[in-house]
Amino acid sequence: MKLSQLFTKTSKTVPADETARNAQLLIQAGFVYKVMAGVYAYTPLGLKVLENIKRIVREEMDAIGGQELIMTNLQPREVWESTTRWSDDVVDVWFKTELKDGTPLGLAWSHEEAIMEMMRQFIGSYKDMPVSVYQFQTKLRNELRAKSGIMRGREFVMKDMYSLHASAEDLDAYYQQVIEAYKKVYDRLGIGKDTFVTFASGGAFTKFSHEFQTVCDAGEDILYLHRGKNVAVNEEVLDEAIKELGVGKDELEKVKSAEVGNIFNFGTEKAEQMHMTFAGADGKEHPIYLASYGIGITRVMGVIVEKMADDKGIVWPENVAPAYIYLARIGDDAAVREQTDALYDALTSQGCLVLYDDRDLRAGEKFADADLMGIPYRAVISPKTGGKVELKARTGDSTTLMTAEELLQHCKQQDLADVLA
RNA sequence: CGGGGAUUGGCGCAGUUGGCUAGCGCGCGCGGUUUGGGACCGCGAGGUCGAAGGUUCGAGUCCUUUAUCCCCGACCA
Repeated sequence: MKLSQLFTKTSKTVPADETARNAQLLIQAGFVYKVMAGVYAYTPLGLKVLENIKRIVREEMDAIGGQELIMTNLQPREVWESTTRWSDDVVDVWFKTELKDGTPLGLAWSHEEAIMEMMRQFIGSYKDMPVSVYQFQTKLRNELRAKSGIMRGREFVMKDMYSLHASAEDLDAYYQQVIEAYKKVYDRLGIGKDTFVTFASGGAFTKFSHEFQTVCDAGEDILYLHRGKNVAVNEEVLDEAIKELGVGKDELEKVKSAEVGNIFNFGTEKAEQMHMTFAGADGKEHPIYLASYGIGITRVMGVIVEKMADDKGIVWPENVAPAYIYLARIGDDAAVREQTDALYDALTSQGCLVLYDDRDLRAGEKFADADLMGIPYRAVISPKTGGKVELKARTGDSTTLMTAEELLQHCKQQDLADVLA
């Protein structure tokens, strides 16, 4: 992508109406556009990041047999009434609307009921299970107060997966598989070391559900950690959990955290409310077991910004960065221009994601933008690089000169980190 | 939903006790000099001061209502 053609611009000034670091940086760098409180559009650079996060999640969900689909935002009332969740007293984040003829509709804040209703048509026997489906969906939640930039919005992207099983044992086994898959996801997103599976409140449905919490000062939750035992407990259920786990409160470290994933075991609750059964091997009717598994895609993006950013701007992990290399042409020298254009074409044609700063700006502005946008590596060609390419990591100070051929080779191998180490 | 703060060119801000054609920085356009960490000079475009009422000879400034944004709290399946 050429920056001369990108419609978004970076800004030197911090937006006054945001105090959340993630929103300030993402807006300044041109990754998101704020439409209203808690509602953000994702501009080309931001969309690339979202797609990268989704790609990682998708790969891990596919690896455990998840089947991707996409449900709808418009949902009928009846299905939610069957589980009592249509009521605003039960669910206080509903956006509701209606058809022209007055038929009430809900705008999806979740999809458990919708998935179950769909599955009613496809599951008749124990032989039809287990089945696991997931989607990347825009969720609409009428939060009383949006806050923390893209970390708690009224419209946001979530990966939600649902698994249906013929037995509690089968569900439990899959539930564990999902936990492992989630760990891989957070590792690949670069926040694995600070992300913990926690015990948390599951509302009226389960005694304990599990949350994935990432240590983050901008988060809304308080976590009690035992790093040695790799145990984390949400403050909400601290007293109960301590009893269950047999650890003392004084052994635990108190940290702020952000919920980046949440999994629930509904058991047969939904099926019983919705009268959904299957024929078992015994020839009798049994209720379906359901679990749901969420990852806040846009929230994860915000958490990454919050955790990695430094005083110069965003720092993206390689896996989610909108580009691998920020290629900057310095000066207007014809030879330099030709050489940089050629390198851009070569990198692009071998599949390397490059942000090419081909604008007629001074060096300082380009360097500042490269830092602000958080691209992992910066390659510079100028009259001073003597026909070579100068390479620098976003988080490092030292630079290295190499030939264009060498750079192409390293980009192919994605091992620039080793080169600069 | 309770409490607090804010709203003035695209962005960030200033604007005295009401008083002249509403300023500044950045950005933007044109010309020139520059060219490795956000250059400089000159010229220029761009604002019904969130909105609606009201007080006044006169309102960015005072009063009323209202909208939006941010923060704290409550909430967060």
